[in-house]
Amino acid sequence: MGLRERKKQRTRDALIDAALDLFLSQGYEATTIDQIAAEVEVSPRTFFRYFASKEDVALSLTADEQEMFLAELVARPLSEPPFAALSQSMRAMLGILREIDGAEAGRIMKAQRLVHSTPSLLAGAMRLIRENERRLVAEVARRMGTAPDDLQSQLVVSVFVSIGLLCMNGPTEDLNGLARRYEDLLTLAERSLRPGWDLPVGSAEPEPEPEPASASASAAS
Amino acid sequence: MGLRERKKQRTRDALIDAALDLFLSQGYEATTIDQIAAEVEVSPRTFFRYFASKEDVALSLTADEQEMFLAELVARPLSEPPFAALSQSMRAMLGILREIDGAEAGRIMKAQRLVHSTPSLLAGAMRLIRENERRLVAEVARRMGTAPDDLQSQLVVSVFVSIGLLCMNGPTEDLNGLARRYEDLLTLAERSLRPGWDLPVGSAEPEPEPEPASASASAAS
DNA sequence: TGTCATCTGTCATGGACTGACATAAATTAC
DNA sequence: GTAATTTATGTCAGTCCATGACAGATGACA
Repeated sequence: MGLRERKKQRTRDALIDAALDLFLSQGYEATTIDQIAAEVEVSPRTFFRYFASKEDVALSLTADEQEMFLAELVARPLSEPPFAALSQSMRAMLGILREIDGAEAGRIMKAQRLVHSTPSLLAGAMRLIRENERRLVAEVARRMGTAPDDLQSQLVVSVFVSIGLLCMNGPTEDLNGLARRYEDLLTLAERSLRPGWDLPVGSAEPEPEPEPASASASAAS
Repeated sequence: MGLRERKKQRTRDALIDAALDLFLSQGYEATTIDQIAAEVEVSPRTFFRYFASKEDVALSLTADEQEMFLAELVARPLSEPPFAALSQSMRAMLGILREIDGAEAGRIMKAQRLVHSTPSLLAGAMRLIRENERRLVAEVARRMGTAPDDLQSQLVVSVFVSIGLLCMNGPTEDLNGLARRYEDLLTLAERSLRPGWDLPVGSAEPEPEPEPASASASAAS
């Protein structure tokens, strides 16, 4: 990789770091682009060459996580029922996040705290998730062998996304707490949904229901 | 009601009408506050005394509908299971909307078309709905006799809201088409959810399941 | 080294939104 | 009916976000 690329990456990271720090210390709306740019010793105009908006820099890590999640999903074996594939992808992503360390881990946790404590950013994060919902539906429909505008695949994704959003609504700011809350919600969802609800209607093989006794056995991971 | 109040109401309505017309003819982002204010022969500063933002005026009717829905919900008999109460409230609201006529009906349909055809406004509408979700959860929790931070009541509301959002995602711009789509989704949800899923776990009386044969009999209303 | 592509800073601009203050209008009191 | 009070509106100035245009600086590459 050339010097130019590395320099750009460093500027980008510096902008994210400066932005997160300022947002956390002064508040999101109280911080101006000029302050962020000054901190990195870059012109305000340059900021907008790296990020489309003030919100964009705050949510860039959230967007990255979305991409990670989608990548996990497409890598899941097709034999897995749709909802299980979604759940497992989420578990896998949380696992990866837990293993990250160094500067990137600090950024992620800062972003987590920031988004969670700023209403407009929380709304923005939900908007991001909603925007990705279309791609999730496409992938789920592919797995179910249905059209992308099929209501059932949309419902499956929608229920899954709802659970994810409920996780974010919770008071937790800790990654482990998030994972625990997520497993609680999955258990509740399992109790609420009919077995095989996420399989095509004519499907011969109904999704096998796990024994309820060991439902949350793998929660601690 | 005094002259002052009537004048204010007229100005407010005029601003909404001018805004909707301009948004629909020129596009939302291409329209400036100055244009709207000029149309009503009012200073731009006055616009912001009536609406907090450009988005606010576009979504004011959507916000009104949210209030209507919540009013319907609190008026539902407590004997109704939570999810049924939510569904019936939605049906009632759609019914009321269908009966409205005159200038108000025109406004509502314009707003419907506008929001549906403008991505950023669609996102805004979803944000509105999400913000009201907290109040819905409180009401549902009251009906279920659980705490407002109970996961189950949150899940019930979340599933319901998801169905509402899926309705909005559809290509329909017609009120009847919307209602039909809504009924389709409810049928699908019924097929996906366990009977009594929205009742407190220790509940002795499971929610009676309607015979599947006539599931969509009342769809046409 | 010289050419080229790309990144960056500077400048100018537009549009959303806000605070402060003065004016005009409606409400109320007398 | 007039005076005093309250409230809505207009004007003005200003901040901030965001974008286009252009020129200069810097790394890439022959």
